[in-house]
Amino acid sequence: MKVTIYDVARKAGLSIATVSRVINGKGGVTPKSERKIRDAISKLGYLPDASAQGLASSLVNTIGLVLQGSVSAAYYTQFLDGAERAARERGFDLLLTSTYASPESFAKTIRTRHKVDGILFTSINEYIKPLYDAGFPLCYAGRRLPWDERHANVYGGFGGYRKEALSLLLSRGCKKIVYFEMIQTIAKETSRRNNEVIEDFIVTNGLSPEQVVYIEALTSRCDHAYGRLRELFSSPDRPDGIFVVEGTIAPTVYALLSQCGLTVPDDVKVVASIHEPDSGTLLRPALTAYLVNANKMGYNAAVKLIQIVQGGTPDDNLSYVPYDYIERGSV
Amino acid sequence: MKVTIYDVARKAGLSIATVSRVINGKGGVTPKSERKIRDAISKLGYLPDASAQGLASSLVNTIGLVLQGSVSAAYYTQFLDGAERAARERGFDLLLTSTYASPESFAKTIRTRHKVDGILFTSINEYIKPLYDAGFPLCYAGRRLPWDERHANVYGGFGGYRKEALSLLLSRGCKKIVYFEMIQTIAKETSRRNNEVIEDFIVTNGLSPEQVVYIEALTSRCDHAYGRLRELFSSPDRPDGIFVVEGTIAPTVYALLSQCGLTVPDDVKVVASIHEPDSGTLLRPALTAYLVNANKMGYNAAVKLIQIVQGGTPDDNLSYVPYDYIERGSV
DNA sequence: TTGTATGCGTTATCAG
DNA sequence: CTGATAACGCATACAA
Repeated sequence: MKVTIYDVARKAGLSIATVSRVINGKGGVTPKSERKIRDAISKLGYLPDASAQGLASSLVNTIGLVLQGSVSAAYYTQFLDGAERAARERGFDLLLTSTYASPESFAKTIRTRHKVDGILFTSINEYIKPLYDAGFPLCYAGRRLPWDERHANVYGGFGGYRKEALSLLLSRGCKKIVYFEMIQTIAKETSRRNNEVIEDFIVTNGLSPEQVVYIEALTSRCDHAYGRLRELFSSPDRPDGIFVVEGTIAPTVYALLSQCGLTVPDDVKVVASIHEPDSGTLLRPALTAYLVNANKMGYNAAVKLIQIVQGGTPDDNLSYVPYDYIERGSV
Repeated sequence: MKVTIYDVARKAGLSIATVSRVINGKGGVTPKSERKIRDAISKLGYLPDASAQGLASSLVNTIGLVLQGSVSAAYYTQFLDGAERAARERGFDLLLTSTYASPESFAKTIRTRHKVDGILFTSINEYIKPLYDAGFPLCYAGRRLPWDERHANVYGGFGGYRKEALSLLLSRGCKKIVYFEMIQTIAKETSRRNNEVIEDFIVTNGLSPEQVVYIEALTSRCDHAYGRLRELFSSPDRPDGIFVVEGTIAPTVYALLSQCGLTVPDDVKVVASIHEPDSGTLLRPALTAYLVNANKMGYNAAVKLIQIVQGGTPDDNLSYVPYDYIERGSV
């Protein structure tokens, strides 16, 4: 049968209150008593019941993670790994929710009370607002937000490196640039921001709109996108620079350029965003890229959120995870 | 303040027992009463407290997922997505544990009582055994196991397509074959099985050991692996076939072969394993591959596990997810 | 069909 | 420093 705190107390010859104190490290317990209790615990193989603890303490030591499908697999796994590590280090678990699922079920899950102590998310939807207003512990990881002090925000300068990448190509003499991004699921927000970045870039640098081509495609229908790319690079008015979002598709872009009879970086300069330091090192020429530390973003986000869950507002609810520019040979 | 079942009962003019019946769809409630209760629930915005439900019913509607780090990002995300969908469809949540973390922390999580109703895992470690012996609901997804009926097993014929891939290359006239696999973290078990597959293949086909070269590398130190690959394909005694585990690295392999002045499939035949139907369609020549339906594996695994959690043994605790051979142009 | 009362395993507040 | 005991919110026998 199930071993409860009563069994431990009986075996140790003490009360459940004292056992509880030992379990939670509250102190105020004789070393001798503590020893007896720890003995009993290990002898009986006692493990506290999470539901009972949750009910009594209104803290379930779990944070919810909402990952959107519009991020790359590389970003996804890295972010997840970082968040998981941070949570586990602090005795917290991670409850996963994907927005691949319907928003309704998502809302139901996150609002089921006391299933999580706080929520970490990477995309904003209508169901977040009520939680925000209610002061429920929240942490958004992605771009920078005009965020309340009660909540946390981890950002990685997405807009920053995007603009920087385009500027880089420009500074290397490119006259016509492609902004190429592959996404897993549709996210209007992403498109909108990309367009914003591009427009801003055009205006700032006094370019004409035709000088920057934006191609966004779902991974599930990538044929079309690559077809368009091939067409573009085969035309007489072909681009001479390309910014690839997510370096894992860079090899394919290289292959495609090669098929068009173009060489990197002489004919076309390539720059990408990556999520692992080594990504793209094996291409020839090696890929010049902006490294987004997704792992660290996940880690920091979980840390901040747990700080809020545990002790009110952290010293700083904002966390910037810098990206690195790694110059190799493709620009 | 928190809305409880008492508030609902009071507002509906009925008892908490009746409210509970409605919530859990137990039946035996007048349509009129039910209507009143549903009214009260929505008016008050009542949501049951998961901890209290868990404590009273000893079912927390959550399954634990243990993903090992030695799988590719593509496999990882697909599997996760499938499992998540299946769980959510059935009102279950997913609690994530990565074994990127230390085994100790993993053990701590799974041994916390009543945090999960069952565990779904993709790698076997020492901490699983006690759970297995205790009859705790378990589901292993990966290869086929000599599994107890109380537990579930979803397998995808990993050994099958690996052997098949090698045989395919052989049947296309290859005399020397490379078995190339990139992994995220070290997994002795994987290496061992790969070696087994290879040895078996060599014996079965009466080959000499030098005819099959096994290269396994961590993604974090892929330079070495690619260096070795380049060396191999530059030698006079170069291979004429390669099996690439995880198609996302196929473009890089193509690039590497191209650098060595070799063409696919004339000089070298390439076959890979993939996790998304479209993977590799854009290479030239398009990639011939074995499609492992990771998403379906995750889905089926979660379904089986939940069946066990909910209703004892399912009709069939074994589930085979077939892989597809997709012939394109690289062999 | 509905209500009452008890138990689930903790935490936390008081007295002692 | 320790021990009763009252919550915590819900499910469920048992009564009515």
